[in-house]
Amino acid sequence: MASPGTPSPRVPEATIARLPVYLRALHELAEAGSGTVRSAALATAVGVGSATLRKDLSHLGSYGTRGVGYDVEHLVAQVSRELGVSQRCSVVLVGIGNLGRALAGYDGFAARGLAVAALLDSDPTLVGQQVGGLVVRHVDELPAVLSGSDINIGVIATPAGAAQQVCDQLVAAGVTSVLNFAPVLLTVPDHVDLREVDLSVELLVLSFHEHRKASRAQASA
Amino acid sequence: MASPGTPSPRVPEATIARLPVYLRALHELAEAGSGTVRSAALATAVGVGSATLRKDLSHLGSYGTRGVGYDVEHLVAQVSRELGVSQRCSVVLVGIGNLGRALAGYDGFAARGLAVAALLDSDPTLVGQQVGGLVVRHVDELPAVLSGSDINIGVIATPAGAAQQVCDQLVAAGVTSVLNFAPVLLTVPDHVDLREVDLSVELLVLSFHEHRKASRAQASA
DNA sequence: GAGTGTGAACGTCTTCACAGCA
DNA sequence: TGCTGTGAAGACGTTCACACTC
Repeated sequence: MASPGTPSPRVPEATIARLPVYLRALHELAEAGSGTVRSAALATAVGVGSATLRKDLSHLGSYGTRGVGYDVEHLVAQVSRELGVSQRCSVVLVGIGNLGRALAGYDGFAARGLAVAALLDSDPTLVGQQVGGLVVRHVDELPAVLSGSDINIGVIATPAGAAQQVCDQLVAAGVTSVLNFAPVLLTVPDHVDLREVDLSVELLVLSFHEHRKASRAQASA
Repeated sequence: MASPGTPSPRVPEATIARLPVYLRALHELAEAGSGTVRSAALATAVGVGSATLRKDLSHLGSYGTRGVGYDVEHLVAQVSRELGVSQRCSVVLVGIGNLGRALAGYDGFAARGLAVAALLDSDPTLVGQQVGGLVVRHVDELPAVLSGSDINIGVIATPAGAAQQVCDQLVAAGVTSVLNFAPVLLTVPDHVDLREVDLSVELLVLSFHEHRKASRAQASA
């Protein structure tokens, strides 16, 4: 894995992975005008058990009121702070194909405090075009784009063949976290965090269960 | 009552989630002409420990040769069979926006035996257009598209507001597995498998770690 | 010798049940 | 009374170390 040097995992990794989902639900509750929410209600809204939810939130601190529930607005602020999106958190997105455009226009980012601050591609016919309110710049301008900015997360949505080179360029330009959507395993220096997302994994997992269902149906026939 | 004569070899969920990644690496090895592969080599290629890899594969059966390794082609066949993609596995994709197009054209699907067999959208200006070799049909044609086909997995890439309705239509048309990319929690009947993918989760997890790094740097300064 | 297959140890996550507080 | 916060227990997953096979 990426960093074995994680000395004090104050918040469990499994909890961190659920915080974004909680945040989405909390934003919806806030927009709906809910002042407070009970753990059971929030838990069903995000599809986890209420005990899991309470334990997760307890890792951030005691932000609930016994007998009442959680103050929605306050909880949004606390979870946002924990995730590092209380101030604007900016990312650079490389690879403006269909997936890149989908990510650039993804409502879920802006709504939760994440800003796509720059779009890069190597295709000259794309450079200069406007996508989602931003002008696409050439990937060679990466150092210029990042110098003087507070961007330190890079998102790769290029074809598989270009991903490692783009990743190297991102790291060279000072990015310290990389999110890779290309279906290849990238290598990064130790000081860089890397996460891989394979869009076909979940579909194949479903296929597995589907296959099992079919097998069982046949066995009992 | 389950018949005692059918020993269901339960494969851990964590293992299932890794099989698609193994399959990708194995396909690459097969194309590169490797006849056999050792657990250590395959493990580093996919970013897990060799012990984890061997235990995972052992859940499928004893397909390795001690002192030698695994036969790549044979392993591809076994993992594909376990994932249910040894025969063609077809899915219907609803929502042909940027994300839908990205999924329709995703190399990782076809390469691993998954076929996107139908594209649906509710936008009349999209219906009839050709995307990735398929003609987009109207979402109301769903029952017609699914009747007489072997499709039983539906993929939702619509805006959040339309997702639940589309999901209900998919279920009504006989789909038994749903993969949802829209940022809402869907509800389905018990007999339907549902998996939710939120594209912003991984990015927010990275943001969390970035935030922690920044906090630590400041603390030690 | 080399590398798989696997019980056993270890660590992590989830669930339970209830203490503690408004 | 009602709901949060949390130790304790149990389920699950990973890692280790070595027996076993080619």
